[in-house]
Amino acid sequence: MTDNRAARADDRTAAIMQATLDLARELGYAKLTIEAVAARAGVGKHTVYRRWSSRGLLFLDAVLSLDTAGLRHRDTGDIVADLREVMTRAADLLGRPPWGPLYQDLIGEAQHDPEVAAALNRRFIEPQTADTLARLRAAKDQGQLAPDFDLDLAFEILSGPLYFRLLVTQQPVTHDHIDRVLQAVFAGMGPGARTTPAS
Amino acid sequence: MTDNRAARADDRTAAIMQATLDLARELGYAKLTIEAVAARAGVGKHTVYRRWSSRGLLFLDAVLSLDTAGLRHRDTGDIVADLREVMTRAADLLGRPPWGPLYQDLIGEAQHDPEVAAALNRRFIEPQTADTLARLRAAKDQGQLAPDFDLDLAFEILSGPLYFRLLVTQQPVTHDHIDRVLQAVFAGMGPGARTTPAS
DNA sequence: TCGATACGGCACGTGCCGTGCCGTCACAGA
DNA sequence: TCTGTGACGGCACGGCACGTGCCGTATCGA
Repeated sequence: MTDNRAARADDRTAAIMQATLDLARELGYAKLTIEAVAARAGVGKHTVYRRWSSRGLLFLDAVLSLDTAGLRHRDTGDIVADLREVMTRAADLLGRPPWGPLYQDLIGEAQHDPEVAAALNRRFIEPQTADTLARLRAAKDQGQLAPDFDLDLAFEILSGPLYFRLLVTQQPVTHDHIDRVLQAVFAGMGPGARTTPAS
Repeated sequence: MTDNRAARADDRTAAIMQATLDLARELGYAKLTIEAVAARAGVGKHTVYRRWSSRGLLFLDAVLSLDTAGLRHRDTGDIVADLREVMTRAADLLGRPPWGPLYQDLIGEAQHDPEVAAALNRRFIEPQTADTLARLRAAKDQGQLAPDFDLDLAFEILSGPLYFRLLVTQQPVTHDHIDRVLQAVFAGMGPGARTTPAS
């Protein structure tokens, strides 16, 4: 065992992130202190500061280490069904612990810490956006969407209401709500709106 | 002058809120301390704590005391034009100091302070929502919208993308962006979409 | 005249910050 | 085998802001 060194370091890193998650769940991010994290992880404060330069970045790493399985789009050939699958999964994640409150706190922190905002975008928002846009683009290539269908705008209209509920009104995001958003985007909101998406 | 008492109290309240705004602009909400606010306002800390039970609620009061003129909808008979007017005004407010960064910080604080979240909703979000819905309802009554047009959903689709850009991707909200959202909601996103909204 | 109330100023104990210093221990190189 | 190096846990420190006491003062109503 030549490299117990690196393994031990990784163990400590994992222990610190786990302690961060545990304490954030128990106390909320607002009352999370690095002293408490270090104590809970059985670690000196230096060991935390050596790895993360701020509480926000530690929290970011901890939250993003959680499982986000199922947030990548499949391509079954049905764009609406594939979007619905990921959106409902996202809503379920965000609506319940542990993800919900933690992610909410994380975005809250991003509002007054530019480093956290930048890292959150680069590591989570942008990849998720890219995945969604790729799926939309494939649908357009397959002729499921009009040639002038604005993919970026569609993504914002699909995501916006979810985040609006999560961050602003703090209402729950239901599956029915998602269906209505999907229908609005893909079938329109007017009188002639089809009740089932175009196939 | 029987009531110099109340007048002086109001003066202090105003001075504290002004100091809060000044310091928030200079340092950002994250570095805002009640000690500094009291000192800047020329006031004892008790005088602050007597009026506000937390830093978040003080900040809320201070931010909401700013001028929000022009965020109420007119009724010119053209629903899209009236919405566009308010949305562009909102985008201009949120995109620039002083409103933009302060409002962003305020929503950030609301993510980990339920009292701030509740008060923000009650005092700003809900009235603004009600005003928008009233304008939409009038349009429906005037026959400008289909009878089954979902007003609540429309409101979320109009607001969501703006907040998504403000809070998540932190991209600027341009007038062109607003026009595209409006067109998507009122003319649809498909191939038959009219390039000008229904009249 | 006399309480009552709000005030500014000051000081206090508390908690967390970020950073030193120390002794220990596992490892790498000579 | 010996020795240097680096990360570590533990501890203590100064600094800062917290929220709350206490004091003397000024302004008001009874």
